[in-house]
Amino acid sequence: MATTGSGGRPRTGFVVSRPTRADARRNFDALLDAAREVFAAEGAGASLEGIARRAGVNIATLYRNFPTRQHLFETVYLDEVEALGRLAAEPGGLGPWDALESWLRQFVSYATTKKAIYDAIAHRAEMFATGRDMIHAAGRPLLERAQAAGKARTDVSFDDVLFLVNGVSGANFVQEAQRDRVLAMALDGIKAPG
Amino acid sequence: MATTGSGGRPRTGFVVSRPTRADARRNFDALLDAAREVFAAEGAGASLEGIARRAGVNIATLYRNFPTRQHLFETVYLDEVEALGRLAAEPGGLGPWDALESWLRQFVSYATTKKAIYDAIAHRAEMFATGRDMIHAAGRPLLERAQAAGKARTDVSFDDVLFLVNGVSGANFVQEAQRDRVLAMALDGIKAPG
DNA sequence: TGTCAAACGAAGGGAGGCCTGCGCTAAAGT
DNA sequence: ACTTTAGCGCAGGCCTCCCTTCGTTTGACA
Repeated sequence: MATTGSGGRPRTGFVVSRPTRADARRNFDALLDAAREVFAAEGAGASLEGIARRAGVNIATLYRNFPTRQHLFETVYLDEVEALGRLAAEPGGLGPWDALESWLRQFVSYATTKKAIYDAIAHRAEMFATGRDMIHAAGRPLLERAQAAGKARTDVSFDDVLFLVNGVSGANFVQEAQRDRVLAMALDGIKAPG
Repeated sequence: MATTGSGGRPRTGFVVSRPTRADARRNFDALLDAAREVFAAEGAGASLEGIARRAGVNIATLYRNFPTRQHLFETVYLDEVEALGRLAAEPGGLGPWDALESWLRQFVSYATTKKAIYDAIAHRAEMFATGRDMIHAAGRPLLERAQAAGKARTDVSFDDVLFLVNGVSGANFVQEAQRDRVLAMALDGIKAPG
């Protein structure tokens, strides 16, 4: 299911609008969902025909909705990032460090198996500028608050923290427990010394 | 240049032997070098014809030396791991922690841009068993020594440490300085608390 | 219910990758 | 220098993917 609800899609860059007719909207959502799964499984270079097949839709319908691979990829990506932003917007009165840790944990669990997001942040291509901004807007204040409170080391930037945690999320772990152990190490590395 | 010298290639799994005739050996090495570069740049799914082109050799010659993609990939991969093992085999009388840190830093700098190694360890496919064993043989004693000396945390396995450091090496950093900062965080996370 | 524009799928041309058969070339050994 | 044969590239069959055209279907709205 596409994570974007009935609302519009106000964006910069390639803008793709959700169709109004029922069948078209159904296919649009099916394509978005299929693309999310296939991109996650095979990376950003996956076959568009495969995505259309998985969505149960003709390749022509894919092209009608998303004129280029870029359009499709950006739409999926921004959808993902928006969902991550919503998740992060619930601090719930936690302390400086706990709020940061909680958000980073959500980031990892959400971004796991989503290699596209990983690559996106790493490559810093133009098309990801919006997504990066949204992630920064969500997480950076948390780091700065923890740093101000002396709970997080001050010799690193939010970008650095993201890289470290992102690296953890990029790995394909065999068991959940291992991800937890590795993430715990990463978090200890982010903590203020002493 | 292929890192494997004139010696044989005693291995498990898919065994590919270096040809004896001069022209064949030349092409074999050129293919191995091209494959290393192309796999590093485009991932394990890169075009074999592209590799042959880069090696200045016909696609048929590639197939003659490496009957399947697996053969080619495994040969490149094991070559890489062997080189890493050689690099790691120079402890030079360092203390428990410094020896571990030094090896991990070498691991990162060597594995950078070598996504294939990253994926290899992550996926744990059968064909990488040998490579993983070699890496473990090289690095695990260093971790255990550091743990025994109370310098490294004891609630993680060597695998965990590798995952964390490997995640760092997988990212495409903009500047070297950032890699250092991120790696420093990871290392602090591996250190024993207090 | 009827009209009509929007949306659909089938089909196909072009490009490139995978893999193989075959006749030629040139390295190795005498 | 000559013979042998391992090794070579060419060329082509098959497949998948990208992207477009075109006639048909179907949802929206009066």
